[in-house]
Amino acid sequence: MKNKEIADIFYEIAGFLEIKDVKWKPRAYRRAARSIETLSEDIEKIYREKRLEDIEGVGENIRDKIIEYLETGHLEYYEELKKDLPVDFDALTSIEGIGPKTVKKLYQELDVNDIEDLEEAARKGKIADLKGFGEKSEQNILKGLDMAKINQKRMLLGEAFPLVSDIKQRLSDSIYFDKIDVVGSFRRKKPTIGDIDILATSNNPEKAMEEFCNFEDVVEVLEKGKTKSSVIVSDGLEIDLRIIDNESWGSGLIYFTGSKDHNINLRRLSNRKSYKLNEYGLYRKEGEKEKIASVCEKDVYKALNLDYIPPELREDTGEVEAAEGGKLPKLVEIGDIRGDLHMHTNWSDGINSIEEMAKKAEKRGYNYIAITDHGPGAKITDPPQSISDWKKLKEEITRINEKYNLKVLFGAEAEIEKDGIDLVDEIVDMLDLLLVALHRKLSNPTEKLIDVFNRYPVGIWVHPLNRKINKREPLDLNLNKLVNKAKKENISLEINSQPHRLDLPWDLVKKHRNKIDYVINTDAHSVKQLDYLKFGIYQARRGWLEKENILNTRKLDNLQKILTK
DNA sequence: GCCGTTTTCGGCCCGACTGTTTTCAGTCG
Ligand SMILES: Nc1nc2c(ncn2[C@H]2C[C@H](O)[C@@H](COP(=O)(O)OP(=O)(O)OP(=O)(O)O)O2)c(=O)[nH]1
Ligand SMILES: [Mg+2]
Ligand SMILES: [Mg+2]
Ligand SMILES: [Zn+2]
Repeated sequence: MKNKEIADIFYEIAGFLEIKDVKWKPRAYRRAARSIETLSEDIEKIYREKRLEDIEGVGENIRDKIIEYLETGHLEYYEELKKDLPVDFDALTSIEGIGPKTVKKLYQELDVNDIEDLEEAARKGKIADLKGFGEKSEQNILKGLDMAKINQKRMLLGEAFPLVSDIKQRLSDSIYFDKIDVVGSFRRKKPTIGDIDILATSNNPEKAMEEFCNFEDVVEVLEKGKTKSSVIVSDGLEIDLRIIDNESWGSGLIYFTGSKDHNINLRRLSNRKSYKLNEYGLYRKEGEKEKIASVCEKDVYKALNLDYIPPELREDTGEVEAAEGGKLPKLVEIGDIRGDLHMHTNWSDGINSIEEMAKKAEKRGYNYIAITDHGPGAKITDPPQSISDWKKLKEEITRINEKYNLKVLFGAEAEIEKDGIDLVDEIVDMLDLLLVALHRKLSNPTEKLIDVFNRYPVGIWVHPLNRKINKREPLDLNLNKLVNKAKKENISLEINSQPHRLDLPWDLVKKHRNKIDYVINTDAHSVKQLDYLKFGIYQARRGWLEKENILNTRKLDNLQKILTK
């Protein structure tokens, strides 16, 4: 798939054009790049079917550039720009405080092409001498370079939770803060978050900002003002705080929750209706310019003739248009889930017993769970191996079933291997539910999966792309083909709730939601991890899922199609 | 360069903070 490749070229072109101070084209190229990046099909397929211009933001010009690149592997326009401006735009502008204008100036005046050049120029004190720059700008660049070195990857949503509650606690302990909400990508429940964004009201904004910037773990204050401050705390994590009047709370929430593209879309819509939308409110543009709405989010959306859009949907993937037409989904909620169909115990690599898991599941109010320990092919120390091991496991599950007020299904997480799965038929025949997973690199994985779907009574295909966020890329599978096959064989796809997995990813969940049923599972390896369910729910919501799209919102009687018998 | 419940031409989101400036451009959210 060349989607990413082409998107990256267009992003780079946008950068070059921005340096050249070309108006509006950067915006056009970025828009096209974003569409191509988030495309749910192969751009070469779209090209073959002559549908390139159907892509949002792709017109005649960009269409021709895509064609040129696909046909020749080369894009003259891009090569020319690169020759003209041989700078690493992405790397340079990733330094805090450096944008296109600075890149241009540093290239023209000091021949800075990349980070190394930048560092050298700053260390030698050359930047401070430039017109429009000074001692401080140079120091800031040096600081930015240092930050970029420690600055790690985006943090997992799951890792952010404890940090967020700690920060919230500290702010609410302060006498200067009133309302406090964590917004940005955290509120939208993106799988990873770039920073922590906080919206607050205060009885004394200046004192509040003072206190915030002097928290003990603050290592650097990036900016500090009456309404907005940014700090870096340990590990290079950035925290942005915005303080706003109570009466602007709703519009402030919309602004700071984002996403950026959602905001722009709402603001465009406002303009078309002769309104102006900013973080302070929605205003009429003409006459008295009076305020129409601002106190709560619902008011603002309503004034724009939109249904309330839940934060998880605010990614500009069609939610504004859906909200105009009353076509937003009624999103699944955590209380809709009746059982968890993927968990491990100390019979394989889990740390708790079957009984402990059942007890906790009962406490959570589940009607059913499935114990799904690994088969002998798993790369763990002591999986159940022999048929007699699995018989004992079954007996234990039967015993637990008599003790607790929920149905404990006997399942297994089978490994997909070179030929079939790691469980013999005699074991498969004992099971109530068969999960299959890919954990290894196999040749032709799509074909292997289809073969397994054909040969075994598979119920759920778990963590389908076997990704580990920030660590392992998702598998490159023919998902269209697999979804169609899964549907035919009554196989459901998992949304795995482990914070480092969140797999199937939400954008693909959204794409296939009308073709296949999903199951949201925790894949818990301990009692505690049964509470990971919320992370799976968030991703399902980001994927526009309703209760009806998810099998484990149903009663056990209605799960027949994925059970082995 | 793209696009159209106002449009095929003329818009394209809007505002806070900083540094270097003597009035604002650049960067970022
Ligand atoms: N209107 C408008 N709002 C913006 C813009 N940039 C950012 N915002 C708003 C929407 C964002 O969700 C919010 C927080 O900005 P962030 O840079 O922290 O982005 P966000 O939290 O969405 O993603 P992140 O995980 O931090 O990368 O500020 C912009 O250019 N225009
Ligand atoms: Mg953020
Ligand atoms: Mg931020
Ligand atoms: Zn598992």
